[in-house]
Amino acid sequence: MHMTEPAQKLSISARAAPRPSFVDALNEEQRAAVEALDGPVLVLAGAGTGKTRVLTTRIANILASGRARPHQILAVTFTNKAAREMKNRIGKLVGGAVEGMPWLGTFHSIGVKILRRHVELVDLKSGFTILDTDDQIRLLKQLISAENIDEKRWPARQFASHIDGWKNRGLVPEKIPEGEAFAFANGRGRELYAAYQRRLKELNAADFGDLLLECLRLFQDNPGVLSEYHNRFSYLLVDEYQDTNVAQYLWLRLLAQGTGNLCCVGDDDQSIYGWRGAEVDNILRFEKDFPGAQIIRLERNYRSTANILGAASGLIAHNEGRLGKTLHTVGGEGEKVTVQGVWDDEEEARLVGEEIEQLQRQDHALNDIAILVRASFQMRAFEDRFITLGLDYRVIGGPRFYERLEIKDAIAYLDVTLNPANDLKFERIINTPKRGLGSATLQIIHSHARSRSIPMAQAARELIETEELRPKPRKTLSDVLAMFDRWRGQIETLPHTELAELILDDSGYTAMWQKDKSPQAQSRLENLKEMVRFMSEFDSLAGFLEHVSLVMGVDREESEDRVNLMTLHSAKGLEFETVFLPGWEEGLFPHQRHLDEAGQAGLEEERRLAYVGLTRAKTRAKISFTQNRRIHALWQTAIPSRFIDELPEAHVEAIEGQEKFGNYGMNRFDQADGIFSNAYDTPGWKRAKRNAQSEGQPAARRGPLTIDGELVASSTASSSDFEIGERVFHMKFGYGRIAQIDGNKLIIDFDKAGQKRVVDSFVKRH
DNA sequence: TTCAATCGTCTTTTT
DNA sequence: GACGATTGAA
Repeated sequence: MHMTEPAQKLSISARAAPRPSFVDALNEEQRAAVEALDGPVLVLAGAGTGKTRVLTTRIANILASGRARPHQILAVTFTNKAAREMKNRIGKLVGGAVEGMPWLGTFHSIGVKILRRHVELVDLKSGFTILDTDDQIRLLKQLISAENIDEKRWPARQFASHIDGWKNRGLVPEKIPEGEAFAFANGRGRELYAAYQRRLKELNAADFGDLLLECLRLFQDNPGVLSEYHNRFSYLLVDEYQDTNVAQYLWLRLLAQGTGNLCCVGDDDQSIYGWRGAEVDNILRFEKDFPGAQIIRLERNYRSTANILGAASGLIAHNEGRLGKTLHTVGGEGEKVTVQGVWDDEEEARLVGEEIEQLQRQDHALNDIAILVRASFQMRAFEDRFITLGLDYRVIGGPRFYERLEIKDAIAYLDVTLNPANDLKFERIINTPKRGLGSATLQIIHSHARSRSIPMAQAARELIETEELRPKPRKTLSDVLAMFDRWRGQIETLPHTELAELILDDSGYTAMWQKDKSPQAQSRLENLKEMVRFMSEFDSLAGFLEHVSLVMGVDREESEDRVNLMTLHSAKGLEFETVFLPGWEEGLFPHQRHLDEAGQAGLEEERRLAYVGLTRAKTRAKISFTQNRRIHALWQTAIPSRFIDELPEAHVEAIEGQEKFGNYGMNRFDQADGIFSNAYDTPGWKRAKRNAQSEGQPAARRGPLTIDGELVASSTASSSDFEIGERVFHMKFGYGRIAQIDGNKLIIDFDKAGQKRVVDSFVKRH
C-alpha cells in the first residue's frame, strides 16, 4: 500500500500560532498528529510510541483551541480500562473538565447510549436489558430444542458464536450468505437466527452484538437520526483501530460522513482480535475509504531497550501481511532477551518465582513485573507457586467478577425485582436457593407463558390462581412472587444498597452460602458484600445494573505492590519493567487451535501476540518454554515454539538449563513415546520419576524439597504461631489440618486439595 | 424433587 | 482433571 510520508510540514501560520504548553512535550510526528485537526487522519503508532499520549493531547488540543466543546467529541475505545485511562489523562491535561465528555467510552457503551435515545425506532422499549453470554446461551438452547433440533449435534454455544460472527460483520438474518446459513442445523441457521432476534424483541432485550448492529441499522434506516449525530459530533477519535470489526467500521464510516474529522490510531502489528471479528483490513483500507487522508507514522519508541525492541521487530518481520514500519529506540542497549527451557510447568513457575525474589532483593517493585501467558490455565502453576512462596500477586482480567456464580445470581434477583419480565433471569433464580420448584413446575410455567405469550413471572402469577400446580409448589411460588412484590414496593423508599441486602437475606440466598461448607462459600459471601459495597457508587439500582451489563469486571484500586499475572490479550496497552513470557511451545503458543481454524492468518496473529508480549517490557524480557506439558491430564513432550528460533540472535541470550538441560531441542525427537520414557539422567527426570511413582500419595507430589528448602531459608526466618494439628481455612484450598510447620510455612493436609505448602498469613484459624 | 454418581466434553483469547 | 449434563435411586 502506498502512503504519504512523512507528515506534512505545518504551515508558517500554524507554526507561529501560540500553542498550549502540552504540545511542546511531543516529538515532531506526535505533534503533527495532534495538530492535524481537519479531515481524516490515520496515525500508525507502533508499540510504545506514545499512542495514548497523542490521542489525549489531541483531544486536549481540540478543547483548548475552542474548536469544540467536550460533548461534541466522540472518542471510542475498546475496553473500559482504556476509556478510563483516557479520561484521567485528559483530565490532567485540561484540568478536570472531562466530566463533560459524555461521548468518551467503549463502542458498546456508546452504542447503548444511542440506542436508549431512540428505542422506539429499533423495535425495543425503554429500559431494555442487555443479555450476557449466559443468558444468550440459555435462550438459544430453548430455541434449539423448541425447533426439535438435536442440541448435542448442534450446540447452542456454537450457534452463539455464529450469531456473534454475523453481527460482527453487520449482517441481519436476511443478509447472511447462503452457504453460512446452511452451515448450522442443516440449513436452518437463518431461520434460527431470525427466531432468536424475534425472541430478543419479545424479551425487550439486546445482546452484545446488537448494541452495535442495531445502532448501525438505526443510522442506515433513519437518515434524520444520523444527521442529528452528524451535527452533534465535530470530532471523532478511535483508539486501537486495528481491532475494529466490520460493524464498527460501517458505523464509524456513517458517522464520519458528517464533518469528516475522523482520527484513527492503531498498529496493524498489534491486531490480536481477529477471532472476534476484527478486520486488519480496516486499517489497510483507510486511505481508500477516506480520500485525502493524512497518514502519520509514529516510529520512535520510548518504552523498550534496543535489545527488546530488536527482538520484537525481528520476530514480527516474519509476518507477511503488514504495513511495515521500523521502530527506533530512544533508550539504550539494555539486557538481552533471555530464553530458557525447563522441565515442566511447575519448574517454570519455580524459576520465575526465584527470579522475582531476586529482583525483589534488588528493590524491584513487584508492580513493575508481569507474567504474560497465552492461555489462562497456565496461570495456575504460577499461582500455586506464589502462594507457596508468599509472593503477592494479582490476576488481571482473570475470572471476572460479574461472571462469578454468586454475583450472577444476586444480579438476577436484583434484575427481576426491577424488571419482572426478564424471563432468563427469572428462570435462573426461581429455584435458587432450592425451594422445591424443579423442572416440572418450571415446565408448566414455561408452556403457559409461551402459549399466552406473556412473561414467565406473569404466567406464574396466573398459575397460582388455578389448580394446575400441585399444592406445595403452588404455595412456594406464590410466596416467592409475594417476596418480589414486597421488594419492588421498596425500590422507591429504600436506598438501593439496603434493598440489595434485604433481597439477598430475605430470599435465603445468603443463608444458602452460609450453610455451605465448601471452600469457596466464604469467598462467595465476601464477593456478595463487595458487590453491595460497589453498588453504593451508583445512584440507583438501574444505573448499577446497566453498568454491570457493560463492564465485565470491577477494577479495584489496588495500591499494594504485587506481581501482575495476566493473559497476553489483556496485557495490550500496558507496560512493565520486567516481563516474563512463559509457555513458548508449539501447540500452546502458537496455539494449535488458532492454527487449525485460521491457518496462516492464525499463525500471523499468534506472532503479533508474541510481538505484543515482548513490547510490553521496558528493560527485561524473559522467555521460557517447557519440555513437558500436561494436556488433557496426560503428559506430552513439548517442542519449543517456532517463534523462539525466529528471534534475531543478536538480541537474545539462550540460558543453559541450570539442571543440565543443555541440549534441549536437540534430543526431542529421540525421546521415545510414553510418559517420561526418556532415560536421561537429569535431576528433572529423576524428580519426575519420583513424582510419577508416588502417584496417589499426595505427600511426595510437590517437586524437590531441597529446592523448596533453600527458598524457605532465603525468603523468611520468622516462625509461625500455628500449631500442628490445628484446623485452618485457606482462601483457595479450603479447610485442612496442619501437618507440619517450617518457619512461617505450613504444610497442610487439605480436605479437598491434598497436601500443600502454604505461608501462614494465607490461612485463618477455623 | 433432590442428590449422588457417572459420563462426556473440553480448555484461547473478550466487549 | 474439571465441569456440565444426564441418569438413576431415595
